[in-house]
Amino acid sequence: MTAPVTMRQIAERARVSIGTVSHVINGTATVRPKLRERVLDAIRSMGYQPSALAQGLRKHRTNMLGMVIPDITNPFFPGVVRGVEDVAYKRSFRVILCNADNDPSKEASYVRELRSYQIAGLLIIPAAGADIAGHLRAYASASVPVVCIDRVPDGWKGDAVLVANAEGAYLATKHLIQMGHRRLAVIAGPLKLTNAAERLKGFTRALNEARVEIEPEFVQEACFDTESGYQAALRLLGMLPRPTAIFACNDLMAFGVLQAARELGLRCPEDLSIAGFDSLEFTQFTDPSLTSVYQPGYQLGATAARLLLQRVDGLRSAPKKVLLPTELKKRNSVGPPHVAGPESVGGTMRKGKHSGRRRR
Amino acid sequence: MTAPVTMRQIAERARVSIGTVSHVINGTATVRPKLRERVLDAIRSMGYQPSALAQGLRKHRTNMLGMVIPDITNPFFPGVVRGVEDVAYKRSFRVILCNADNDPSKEASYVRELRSYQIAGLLIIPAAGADIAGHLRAYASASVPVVCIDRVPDGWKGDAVLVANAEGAYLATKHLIQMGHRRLAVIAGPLKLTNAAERLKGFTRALNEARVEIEPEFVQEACFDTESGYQAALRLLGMLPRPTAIFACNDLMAFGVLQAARELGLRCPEDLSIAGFDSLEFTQFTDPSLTSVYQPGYQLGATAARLLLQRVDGLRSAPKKVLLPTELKKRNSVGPPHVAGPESVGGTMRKGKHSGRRRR
DNA sequence: TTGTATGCGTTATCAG
DNA sequence: CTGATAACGCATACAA
Repeated sequence: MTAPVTMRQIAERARVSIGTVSHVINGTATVRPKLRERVLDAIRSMGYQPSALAQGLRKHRTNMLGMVIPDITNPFFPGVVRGVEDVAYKRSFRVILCNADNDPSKEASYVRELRSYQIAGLLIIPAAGADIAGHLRAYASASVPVVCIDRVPDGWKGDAVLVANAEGAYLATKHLIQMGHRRLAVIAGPLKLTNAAERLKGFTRALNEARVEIEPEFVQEACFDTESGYQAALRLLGMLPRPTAIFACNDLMAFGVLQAARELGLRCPEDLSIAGFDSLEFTQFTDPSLTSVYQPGYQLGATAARLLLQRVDGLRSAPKKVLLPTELKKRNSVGPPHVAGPESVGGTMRKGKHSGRRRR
Repeated sequence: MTAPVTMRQIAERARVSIGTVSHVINGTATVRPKLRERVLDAIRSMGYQPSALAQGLRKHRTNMLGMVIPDITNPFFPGVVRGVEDVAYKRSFRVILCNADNDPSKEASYVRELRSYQIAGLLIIPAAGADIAGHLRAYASASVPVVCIDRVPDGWKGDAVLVANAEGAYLATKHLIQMGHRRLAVIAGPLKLTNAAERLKGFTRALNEARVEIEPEFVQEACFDTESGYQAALRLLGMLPRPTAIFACNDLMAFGVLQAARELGLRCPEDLSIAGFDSLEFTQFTDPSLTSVYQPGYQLGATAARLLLQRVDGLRSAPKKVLLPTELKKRNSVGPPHVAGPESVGGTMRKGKHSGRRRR
């Protein structure tokens, strides 16, 4: 039943006016040392803590940052969130975390509602197929900055911090090709997502450059989760001839591929090479450890938060699009394709394609 | 530069008083249908959204929940957070997430500061060695409910939602013993943490019941992370005779054990059986898949949030201590010990600890 | 340098 | 049933 201490009580205790208290707290005017001390003492002894609510109401802005993400349960996101939080914390900003659950309407409702908290800025990892750009622009017109992370909604022209998705996918695919693979499949993420689309582009580019044909049915779209990756792998591995390598556009889906391969009795990498994207910590513990494109999740979050806070501080430059590097981590899930003497297990030989041509 | 729409503007547009607007919004009085409609129309057409800040200031309580956790990057926590968020969302509560980073002072500062947001309730997974109970009681005396999750700080007598830690550890250890192991080691978490202490108790109890002697140096304390688990495993596996089974008190540490074993050329489970705790999703993808005690992270969070909201709603009963069940998930990292001596394969409770020593 | 007063957007009390 | 009006806790322009 203890009500919080208010500024008025501090003022009484220190026998000064409430305005003076405010001044010593905010350094908004020089206060005579004597009084200043009295105020400080009162604050300490009464354990005063300014009401963030009242401050926000008065200043039309709080020190809260909104962050909406698809799902904290996806192991790529915690690192991003942590990066955001650490940077925010140092600057005394707090973050309200919202899981939009890949549901555009939930996302929209969060975004809309966060405005009522007068957040200082918004960080968002947009969901697939969300028509959220409009809502986001509403922030801009209220001059509260927004930074998109990892992907960008349709029509978004504002700040964004992304990773080199196409580049990473290109590198991974090229690696597969260099190992000798010619029947490459890809399990893409939801192509509505810019990052998923970029990764697919990287994959395609690598194949084109190497003059490797792309079988349309070897391009599967899934949902960036283990289950859908598993299903896609099942489809892929049921084809004849089946692919000798699969590039899964994130690690979760790669795990699904691993599982599918295992169930089908396929050895990795002897019968099937697998490459993933994200390079989560766990990739080193899988059987076999997973070759994957690393993307700096923590840095992604930290960088976005820094940019956002610059905007909060008043930076008015043109929209920035920051691109963080990715890096291929070679582990043990990729090897040369099994040269199955006459024929591979259950596989038919494909039509003529010059094999064994190594490039670069 | 667009300022948010306020209630006053709605009132003007609908040509009613501001009080009336409030009434139709909150249903706090019956309003004549005619006016009611006008107000509703105005709200819709102007996109009005009440200021959470002003509401909170006025009502001395917001619809925000504070949640402080050690580190969202620890893969056990995202599920818990998600459980909290989902329950909160359905009741229109939002959560402010704080990573205390296992730093008691950061934790204390978060807990203290969260009060200035007039949160409706606080959920906390306390850090090790934190003397936080006092701060928590401050909430109680301001009658804002607090629920501890997963562990409980020293001297905490309030609500808590935990899992059957001792039970789970007991089951896992018993399983190890039944497989024939007699030289069992344990890597405990920070024993300041109640859950870590409970798990160690479960381990001990299983050994005592089976009359298996506990080698003091086979009990190592680590930090619930992969690296410290790895280090502890290195110490353990350097002993002669070395343990034939290690119970790691969480999966992260178990991964460290796996890594250590691998580096030492020890096969799992032939040379070393490993059991973990948490049963994270990834445990099925490790090599070998990891036997582990499952604890329902999502349910932990959801249950805690439900209890908290009951308190928010005014439930005044005595403090509750909810215990969620754990369950041993047997996978492939546990097997019988390698037969080296006459007695070690026996299976039932025998005291056969001095068997022949092997070296790697 | 310090105090007073006003208003931020709501809710709630109280007349009418 | 509806409309004034007084807080809520603080920042700030202005007066003293």
